[in-house]
Amino acid sequence: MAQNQLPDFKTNLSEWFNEVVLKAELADYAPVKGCMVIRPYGYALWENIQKFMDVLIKKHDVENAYFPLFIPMSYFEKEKEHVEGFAPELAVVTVGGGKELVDKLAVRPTSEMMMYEMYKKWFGSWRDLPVRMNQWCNVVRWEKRTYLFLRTSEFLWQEGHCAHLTHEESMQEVMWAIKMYEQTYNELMGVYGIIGAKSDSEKFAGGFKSYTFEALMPNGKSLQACTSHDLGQNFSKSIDWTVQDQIGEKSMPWQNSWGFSTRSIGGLIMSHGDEKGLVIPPNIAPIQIVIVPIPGHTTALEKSKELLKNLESYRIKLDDKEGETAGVKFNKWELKGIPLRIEIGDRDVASGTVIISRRDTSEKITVPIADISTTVDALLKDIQQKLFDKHKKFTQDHTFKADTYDEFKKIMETSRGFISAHWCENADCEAQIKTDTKATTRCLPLDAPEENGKCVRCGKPSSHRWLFGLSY
RNA sequence: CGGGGAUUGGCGCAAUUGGCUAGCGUGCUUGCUUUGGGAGCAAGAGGUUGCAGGUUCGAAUCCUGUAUCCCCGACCA
Repeated sequence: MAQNQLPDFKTNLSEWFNEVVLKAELADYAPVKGCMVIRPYGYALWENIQKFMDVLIKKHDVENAYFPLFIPMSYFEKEKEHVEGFAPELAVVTVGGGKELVDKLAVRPTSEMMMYEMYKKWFGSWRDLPVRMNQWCNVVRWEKRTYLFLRTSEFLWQEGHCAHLTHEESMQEVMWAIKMYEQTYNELMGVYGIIGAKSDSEKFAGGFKSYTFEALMPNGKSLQACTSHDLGQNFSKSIDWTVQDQIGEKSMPWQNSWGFSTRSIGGLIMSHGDEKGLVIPPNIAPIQIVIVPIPGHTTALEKSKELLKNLESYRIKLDDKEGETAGVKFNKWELKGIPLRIEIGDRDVASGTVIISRRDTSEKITVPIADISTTVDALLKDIQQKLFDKHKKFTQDHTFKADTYDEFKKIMETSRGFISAHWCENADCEAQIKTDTKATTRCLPLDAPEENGKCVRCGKPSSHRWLFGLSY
């Protein structure tokens, strides 16, 4: 009898997603609306992301620091667009220590204001630039509608905040950050996506220009998977932060900020999952290999312990829990998406082999114990590559060119996906397209070639194809 | 925030017009038998029915409020 049955992955992705997150013990609902508890297995994914990215961040000479959770409301009010953008989703502390606070405190939805006020205090010379800091922290955004991982009231992220003497330097960093994110998605998480610029209506509140990594999910919706913002001099102007430059003139620093959150785990889950549950790419998998000795087979258990030791360079677990049959264990680890499972029974020990089952294809192969290390190594690499290739192919197969509004609408009504179409870059036109089709501009891909065309809606001239899609 | 649905042992569900000690499956514990894809038998533990009020001789059931979750919208760097 099958238990742990999941809703259908293909036709009912959102229910599948909720169930798999709960059953695979990644997270659970907390008693506060929109908040979740990230359980150890889910947190281990986040830790692996941190380990991978923190190295890249530090290599770029960015230092980690920590700034307060509470931000004086007065700080927010200094940048008009910024406060307007975030006000609807702010949580505000009005009472502290039993007393009504005179100065209300916002629970940070992002730390630009807090950090830049400190930068202003600390850095007044061109010699202090560039400033490069990052913090790993939690932020709170009081969203009306929430989903596990994808949009929670509180979430974990890293936010990098840098400042430079020139716009050019700052821009190089904006691009560095978004490419560093792409590398993390591609190499660690096996997720493919498109880097591009956000339209003005979709950019960061108070920023100058935003860049995004958009990943296509199996239901044809697009996930804004992380962002990197060129803040221009907007914030340094708002807080009146200047440094003296080489000739003694006052100069406003050019700033950028970039963030990558636990939302990425939601994207990871959907990108690779299947009807049996999670499929976790080896590079990010908290457990890469699970050894399941057939219960009751005593020599197999001994051999398993030996294998565990021989393969200790991998993230590996021996499932010698008593009272579960082999089938129960197989299904449990499949739900959790462990890339490789080594099955070993007394018969295998006698023949000097084991059975290795790969999660992505369900393929089982018999491997001589002597070859196990090299085989496992090759399989893990192969799984990592195949998962990425598969997601890339899916994305490409679901990217469509639309040259007429009818074509555009038809795609949105049927397969959805990324729609590559000309747009005049007029915000009214963009809004009308959203009203008519639900599709929003996702980005102008960085590598979008110059191409003369006509806006898919209004027919006015356009020089690039933008990527449209249904936003997650 | 608007519309719809839900909330009963860990999980999934039941309980006639308001009426007996709130049941069943699964999971959990113990014992024995099993063990190569979700085992069998037996004995147990586990509930003031989301929370707060109200109506009633009597409330899981009716009323009011509230919290959380799901779906659809609006909103959402």
